[in-house]
Amino acid sequence: MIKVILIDDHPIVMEGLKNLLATREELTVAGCFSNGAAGLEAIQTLQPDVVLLDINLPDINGIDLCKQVRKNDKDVRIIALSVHNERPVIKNILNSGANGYVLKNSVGEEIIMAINSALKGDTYLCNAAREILSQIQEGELTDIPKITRREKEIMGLVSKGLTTAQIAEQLFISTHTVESHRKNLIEKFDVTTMTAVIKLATQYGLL
Amino acid sequence: MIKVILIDDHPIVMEGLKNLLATREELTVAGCFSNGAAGLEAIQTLQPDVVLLDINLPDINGIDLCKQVRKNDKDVRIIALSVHNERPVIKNILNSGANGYVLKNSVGEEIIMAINSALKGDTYLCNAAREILSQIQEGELTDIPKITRREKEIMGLVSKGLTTAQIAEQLFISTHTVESHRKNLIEKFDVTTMTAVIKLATQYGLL
DNA sequence: GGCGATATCCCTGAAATCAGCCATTTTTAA
DNA sequence: TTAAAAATGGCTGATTTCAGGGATATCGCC
Repeated sequence: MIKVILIDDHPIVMEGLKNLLATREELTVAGCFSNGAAGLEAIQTLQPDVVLLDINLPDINGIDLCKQVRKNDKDVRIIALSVHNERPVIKNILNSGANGYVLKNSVGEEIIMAINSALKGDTYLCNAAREILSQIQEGELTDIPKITRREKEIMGLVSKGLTTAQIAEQLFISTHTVESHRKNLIEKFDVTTMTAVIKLATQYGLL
Repeated sequence: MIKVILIDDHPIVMEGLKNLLATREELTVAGCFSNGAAGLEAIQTLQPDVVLLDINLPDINGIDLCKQVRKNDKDVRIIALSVHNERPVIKNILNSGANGYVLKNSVGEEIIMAINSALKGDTYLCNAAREILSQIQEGELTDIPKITRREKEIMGLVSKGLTTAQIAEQLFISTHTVESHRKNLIEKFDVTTMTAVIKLATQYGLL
């Protein structure tokens, strides 16, 4: 019997997943959790074989959750469920310890296949995700850049329309420092304006 | 017997919804559609009493779809399902002809209640949505501003990091015209920079 | 056919951003 | 504990955006 736990904050989706897994005799749902904190704890206590993890949770970012899990547990198989069809997001999640990536608009069978692949030690991608990763989009990021705490803070304030001077004042730092962060962000995202940075960060769910 | 049709591009969600509605004898699912075009057609041909409509569809924007439906059909009850918890988005959908708004993280019962309310002629909001609409956030938009085609185009190019001059060149118009559009956008969104415009537009799913 | 919305174009000056460099201190993690 | 990463601060000059005014043309819908 393969122990699966579900982490998703949408009751309707949870219902659909439970239904789907119920069609498979070899799978048993050991627990359902609607937020990251509860899910993280459950992974440690319940020791499931597989986790179906919604990437967009209310409390914790899915990518960070994957990393958290992987710190202690190298064995549990994580299947990421997400609506994000952007390559950098997909790659980032896979690099964070997930053993599979299934877009939410996939059919149920893809989830079953992802579970089976993961248990065999393979990484499963749903058709659409595989397609996205295969096509080389020029001028697009390969990965989500690593953003520091301060940089994220700066992004947030810039996105609200604050100027460099206003941000410096609010954070009690020099305008030069703020400019330095801006420049690093522009470089990390490989664009030429902060506007483009904010667009990508918002799209990727970093803000 | 109340005829319901479902429009959602996530098979798992569809499954959960079907399950939910099956628990109610007075409700019958007359059809399931995974995109806006098919759904729109079905509303005209099947003449359902209620439509459960996912706002984020691959082909058509949910708001536009509501408006489309309302052009011909004043009677059908539309329950909008969405992950958007931003007030302007919620208000906009309600103003576009929806008879109810249920966030995707709501429990199933809220959908049932939404259907019942809508059939009685009331507009139902899930608890979370009601909460969001009630709290007056200062400095936040009340509604999503009306954006013209050209303005949307400008937003797209600005968000990619193009300068006014580059945009003007690409669209074969004067830089003055581009600046004019920028200014109008900044005013419409009630902010001071295009960066803030792009943040909101991305967040609201306008790009 | 006409009205309203949309798109177009123009000017000036102040303010802000970006590109190009660099250097030091403080955290954080191995 | 020590090396790497992050945060801090600095300068100059060119480029770009923003705020404040306008005006005219064109498109779509009733």
